[in-house]
Amino acid sequence: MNFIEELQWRGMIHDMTPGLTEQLENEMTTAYVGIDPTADSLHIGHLVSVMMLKHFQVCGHRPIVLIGGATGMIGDPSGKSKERNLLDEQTLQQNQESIKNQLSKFLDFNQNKPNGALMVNNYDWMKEYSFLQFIRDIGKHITVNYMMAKDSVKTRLSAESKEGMSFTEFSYQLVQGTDFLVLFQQHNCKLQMGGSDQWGNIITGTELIRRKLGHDAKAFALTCPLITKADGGKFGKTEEGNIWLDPAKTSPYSFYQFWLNTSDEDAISYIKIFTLLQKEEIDQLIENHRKAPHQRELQKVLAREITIMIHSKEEYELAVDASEILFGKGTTDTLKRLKEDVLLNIFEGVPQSNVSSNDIYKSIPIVDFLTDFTKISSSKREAREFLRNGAISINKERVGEDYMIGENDLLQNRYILAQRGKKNYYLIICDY
RNA sequence: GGGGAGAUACCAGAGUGGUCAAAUGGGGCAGACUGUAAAUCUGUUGGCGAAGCCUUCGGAGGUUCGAAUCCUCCUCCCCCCA
Repeated sequence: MNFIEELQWRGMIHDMTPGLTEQLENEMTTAYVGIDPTADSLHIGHLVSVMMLKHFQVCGHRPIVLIGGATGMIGDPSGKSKERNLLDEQTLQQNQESIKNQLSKFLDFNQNKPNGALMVNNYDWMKEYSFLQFIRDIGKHITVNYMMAKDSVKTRLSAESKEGMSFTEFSYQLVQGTDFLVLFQQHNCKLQMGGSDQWGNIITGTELIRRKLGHDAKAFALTCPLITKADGGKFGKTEEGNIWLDPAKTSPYSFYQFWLNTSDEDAISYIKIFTLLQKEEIDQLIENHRKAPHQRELQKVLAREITIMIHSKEEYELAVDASEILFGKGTTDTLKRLKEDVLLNIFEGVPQSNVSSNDIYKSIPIVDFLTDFTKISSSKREAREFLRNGAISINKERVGEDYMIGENDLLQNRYILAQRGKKNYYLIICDY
């Protein structure tokens, strides 16, 4: 199966420029996607682009990851991203390194192979670019009329928009177009991929290449649909914020839980996008899923595949064990029987806090326990509200407003498992 | 430079001297139902306490017994004209 067919059945193609299929058949092609180095870790919002590159490389082509050191400090006018701050060079460097590290789980950066992946940073060529040089080299070739026709710009200029647009944001497409031009010239990179919101920016790039280098210079665009949720919410966000690939930022347990909680509808599209499972297997899974959605087989496979891919088999198994205990038929009794190392392993991913043994032996009113001693609730008023609603459990047993935390609540003489609602767990460790 | 319209809680948005910790909607959180779903229904959504009190309506002053609301200055944002 070739690259386009592969993406096609996975539902990962939103739009592409004509002639791309032929181009990919004719020669090994180089393509890039851009990633903003705003943090030292990727989050799952980046995953689609990365998977596109993965498939691209698997199909024998050469992927480039462009770190948007320069573009990342501008932000495009689509409005979802605010104009950003300049990152200092050192931070940029560090972020780039950690990101590359994460990417090597997906992409083969071995330069000895003809299609070994490459990482570049547009800051490297943009930082020296003088303004005058830029408007002469680049600005000359693209008319303002052309730039204003882009949706992202049009919306911001329309009467309904309450926000004006700075010149900086307006120029964004030129800066991104320049990237494409540079990569085209330096690395023979003929394709830019990205989310469908990037279509306009990518096309400015192909246009710039054509106008500047002539009709023989042919560059292509391919976009994938933006990942959505059936309920209209934002993909990849939780209460705590982003789902990161870095286990220090999002524990493998939380990571696993995130995918496991995918809705029935979303799971069908996600399994195609985020796993490398083959078509036959996925078709089978989806069919079973439709027959018996309550088994949540699809969600389980989805969570398994991605957790193993990002973390490891071991981490995955621990996450399953933990989920089993927390959400299975686990009772206070099974909890009490857990050995200390098992308990600690399982709860590695849940938020922890420490309380001194003195306080425990003196007994702590539950309201204070929830607010002052742990961060389970942010105020006493809220704590009472939770308790009144029956949202709080200690060691799997629901407690009320008058409950006192004491030594009897300690598991293994050291631990307390607190729970807010069904899904939020906290481990409290008693210090001696 | 001129004219106009604004800035209210997480967001949108009402409120134009006391009854306002501030309508309504969305979002969030929780409960019931369930499959750790979806939909639905219910509760809740500034802080501390038992009543009550304390801090909030862009910022700083002022008028008043009393201000989100009136006045002055400042900051920011949008639209139109030059």
